[in-house]
Amino acid sequence: MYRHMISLEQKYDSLLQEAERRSQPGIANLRLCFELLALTAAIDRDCAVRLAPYNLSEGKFVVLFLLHGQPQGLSPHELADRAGVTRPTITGLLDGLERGGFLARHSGLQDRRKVSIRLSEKGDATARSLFAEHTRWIGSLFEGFSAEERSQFSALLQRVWRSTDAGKMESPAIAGEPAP
Amino acid sequence: MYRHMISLEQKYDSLLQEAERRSQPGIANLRLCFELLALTAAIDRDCAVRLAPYNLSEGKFVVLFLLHGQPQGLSPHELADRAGVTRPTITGLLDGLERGGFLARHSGLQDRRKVSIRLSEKGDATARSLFAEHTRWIGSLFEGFSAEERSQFSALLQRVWRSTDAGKMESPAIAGEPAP
DNA sequence: GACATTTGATTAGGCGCCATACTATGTACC
DNA sequence: GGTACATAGTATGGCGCCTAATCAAATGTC
Repeated sequence: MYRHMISLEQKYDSLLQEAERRSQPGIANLRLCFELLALTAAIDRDCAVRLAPYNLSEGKFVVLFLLHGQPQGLSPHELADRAGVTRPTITGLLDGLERGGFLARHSGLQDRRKVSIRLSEKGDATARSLFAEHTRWIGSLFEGFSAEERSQFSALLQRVWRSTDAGKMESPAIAGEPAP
Repeated sequence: MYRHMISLEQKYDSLLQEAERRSQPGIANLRLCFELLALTAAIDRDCAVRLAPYNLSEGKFVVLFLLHGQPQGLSPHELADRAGVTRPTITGLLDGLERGGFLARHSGLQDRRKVSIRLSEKGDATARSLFAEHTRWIGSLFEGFSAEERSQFSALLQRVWRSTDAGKMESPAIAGEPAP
């Protein structure tokens, strides 16, 4: 059919086959959803491939970038908030980054509970070059998209988003009315 | 601006802010990519929420569904192939599913290396009801999409796909020519 | 000053995924 | 029939994420 078709993950192929066998309604929607998931999975894989040479994961990259340009450092708590992960997760990421020599933990001065995380020379250099490289790569995924196509794509994404749980929570002004 | 906007993960917000501060080119592409990732993350979360009451993850659900309608069972190897994960991963999923009483391992008859995985009563019942429920939910994400919108969306996804590493490998007929 | 409460960071334990390395069984070849 | 190889399954250990529990330091209250 199509010349270039998104190749679905094996599991989604199996799922689709079964749905077809049962002649389930809404197969077209199912396939579309799987294409969406497959695309994101491919992007995630590419991302991991690009960071692997530096011994970084996506989570570690985010931490590195958050610390960049913060010579006085950030606390694990702040990092967790800005990265959108839990504090224990940050602890793990910091362990790995410290092992790799990207940063160091410095004990706090005023509040002795606090730890100040600061990039090493290596960490700073890596963050600087990698940020530009990485955002350039991400941008390149949408190379050739016109402004109109972008807003078309964005509008479609938003329509799906509104069907998700998170999307439904976004408009409580109407839904929050007292039930009759 | 928009009434309903996809709320990005915290980390992507930070990344975007920094890119804006640097007035990096291609910010629009960057934002679009993050919207795509945020949507998929939201779908994954919803999926996990819907499976959690059954003590199932997405991986386990796939295994359950693959075994459904296979009264003679499947081997871990076959399951790994069809689920698109490695054999060690299947071992872990089977451990969990066996603990949960969804299936049992039966030692092979002819080939004593092989193990036959068969669903229990509970596993079969769960698979049956959950498959329909789950695919119905996925389909509902795209409720209200016309056939035209679907193909429009699919076309956009495919365009991005072609920029990924996986997408570039798909057309080796041209790229595979001997280098001069 | 002694108490409970809050806050900061970590540890412990679990899940899902992976890669590597192993054991046991089957198969092919000389 | 014995050696080499392939195959099946798994144990081990790693990573990234989570929740719940723990410990230390700061803070509020009496």
